[in-house]
Amino acid sequence: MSVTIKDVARIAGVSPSTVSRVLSNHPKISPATVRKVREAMVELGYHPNIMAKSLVSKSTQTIGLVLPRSVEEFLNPFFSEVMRGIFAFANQAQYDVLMSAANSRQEELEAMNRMILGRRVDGIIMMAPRKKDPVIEQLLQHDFPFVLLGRSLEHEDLLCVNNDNIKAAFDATNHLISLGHKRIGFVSGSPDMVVTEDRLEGYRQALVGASLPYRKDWIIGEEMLQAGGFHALSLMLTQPERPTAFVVIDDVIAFGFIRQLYEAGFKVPDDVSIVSFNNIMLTELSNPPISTVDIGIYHLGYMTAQLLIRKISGEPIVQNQLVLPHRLVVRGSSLHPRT
Amino acid sequence: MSVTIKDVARIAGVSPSTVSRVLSNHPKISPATVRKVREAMVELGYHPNIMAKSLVSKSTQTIGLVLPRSVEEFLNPFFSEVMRGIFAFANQAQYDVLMSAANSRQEELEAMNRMILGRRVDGIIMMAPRKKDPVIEQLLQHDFPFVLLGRSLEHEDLLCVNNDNIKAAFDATNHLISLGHKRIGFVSGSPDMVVTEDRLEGYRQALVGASLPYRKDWIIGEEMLQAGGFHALSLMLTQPERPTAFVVIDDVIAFGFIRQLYEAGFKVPDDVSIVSFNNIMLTELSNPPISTVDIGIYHLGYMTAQLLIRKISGEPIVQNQLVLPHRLVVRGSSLHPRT
DNA sequence: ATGAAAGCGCTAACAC
DNA sequence: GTGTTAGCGCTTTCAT
Repeated sequence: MSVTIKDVARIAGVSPSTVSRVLSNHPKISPATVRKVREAMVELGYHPNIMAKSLVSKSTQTIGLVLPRSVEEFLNPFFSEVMRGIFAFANQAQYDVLMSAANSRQEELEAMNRMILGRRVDGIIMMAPRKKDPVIEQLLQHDFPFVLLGRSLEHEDLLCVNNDNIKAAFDATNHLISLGHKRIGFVSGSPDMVVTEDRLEGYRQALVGASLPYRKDWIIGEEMLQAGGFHALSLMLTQPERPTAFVVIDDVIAFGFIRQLYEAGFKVPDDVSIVSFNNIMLTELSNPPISTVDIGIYHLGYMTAQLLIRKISGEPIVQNQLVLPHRLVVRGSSLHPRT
Repeated sequence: MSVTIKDVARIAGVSPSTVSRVLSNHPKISPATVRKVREAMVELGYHPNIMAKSLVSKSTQTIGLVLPRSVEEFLNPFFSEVMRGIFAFANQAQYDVLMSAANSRQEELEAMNRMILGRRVDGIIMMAPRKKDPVIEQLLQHDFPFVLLGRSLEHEDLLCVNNDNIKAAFDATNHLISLGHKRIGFVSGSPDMVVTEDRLEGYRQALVGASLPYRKDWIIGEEMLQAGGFHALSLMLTQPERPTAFVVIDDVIAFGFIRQLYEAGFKVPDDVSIVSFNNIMLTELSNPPISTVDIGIYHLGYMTAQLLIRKISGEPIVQNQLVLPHRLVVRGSSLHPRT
């Protein structure tokens, strides 16, 4: 049998409500009583039952995380790093994190409903939003506290924490331009993710700004990175008018891309320059080290948790949309074009 | 206001207890009533309140994950992959996962106590156990259901899921031996982790078995991989009697090590061969691709969750210690020694 | 097959 | 300051 507030009350010679008050640091309670109760709690090894507590207080001290759906996203170190940031803040604020994975859109919505309607969490962090994301619509419909890690194209007024991905891609592309590259390609990710759209746009703006060609056939989609697309890739790169540099949507994709280039006989950075995004740990250790835009992943997670917990606790929120700074980190994968 | 079992009861024209029975698929309840109740639930958009449910039933349908402490562990893709496996099973069994991070041993124990004594979880998965791990002692003391991902040196009878890491390291080392390497070093990880000890032992056994030298000064510790240890490393490698190959404790460490070798003027695999452990996704994409022992990380997580949930539900457990198979994956980082 | 009633462990008026 | 009381939403005897 587990020890309850009643047991403590009996040992301390007070009523259960007094124990409860001690627990929540109620102001007007005599120091002597506090001491007695505290002693009884230690003596019995008392720990509050969170379920009972949240049943009445309607707060769970827990935030929910809607996990990325695809294997690729889940395994991306970006995800771990952002989680580290989320946990860092949540933990410090005495919040736990409830996670529940899903293999399909349907399962995802169901898991979210379990969290929300089962009142298991006080708020939700939603990662990697897509265009017209049904999860967001659902959240909105329930009028449930949530924060976006990223941004929504459809709803501009939501709470969210994000980078200026357009500017980030603009900077990355300009880095290649300043090195002297004239023909610059783009390696894309999932086309229905908002971040993909934003980075593609920044890339486009930089090219247009420098009066350089923006060619659809230099934009490599996900599918082309699979085994089947290999042929198309090497075809493109053997043309005289091939790109001499690429902006790559993400560090992990960059890894794979560099590998493919290598197998097709192109070396980085000698034949092709690469700059990507995120600055995950391994970019520094790879060979060559990858030039990338550091978007402060950890900080992103930290601020997202902070914003959500502020919202939950009803604290005033100064700014609904947080845009965190980014910083280009130049490493060995980008060089001036070979003359 | 949220819709409760009472509301459903009123609409369906039955008593709350009947609704509860429908919810838990009680056998003796008339099909007609079931239908009425189900309809009312849909009409009102009813979802059970898990807090209330678990307050009385004493089960939370949630498993707890004790997160790795250090940044390095947390960011290791091993961790994400094992989580994928855990979620895959947990989710399918209708369990959620509660996580709570910690920055120190002390915080870690506190977080665990909150989970256990606050009755927030039904069981716990404990990862990456150390020698004489206080977390294990704590768990044991509370007599709380838990499964180890790894093994305990002190308690051989605990529920755990693991690889045969001694054999895995034995195989990895023998691979290098069969390539013709005579001088083989070892790059170690945290010395107080059980897995480090096991892999070091397998490495030793292979060397001894082949009558090759096992030299303490060829065993590179964590500290030597930091910036400060760089000098010692290059010193070792410029000796005539330098190792021509290394067994590396972990893929991520291997990445860093290869990078350091490169900066010291040694190429992999031309000058130094490398074989490591885990087979995380990026080993295949790295340059060169890394030879590594696949330990079935996802499966490891999956089986751990399965074992724990079996334990929780009181199902009979055939085997307390599960040892999952491993498989050497030979890639470009290991080659015969240069003559 | 169904309802009434008690209670899980806790909090929060409301008294005094 | 502290005790009394009434629930939070659910399950589970015990009746009928």
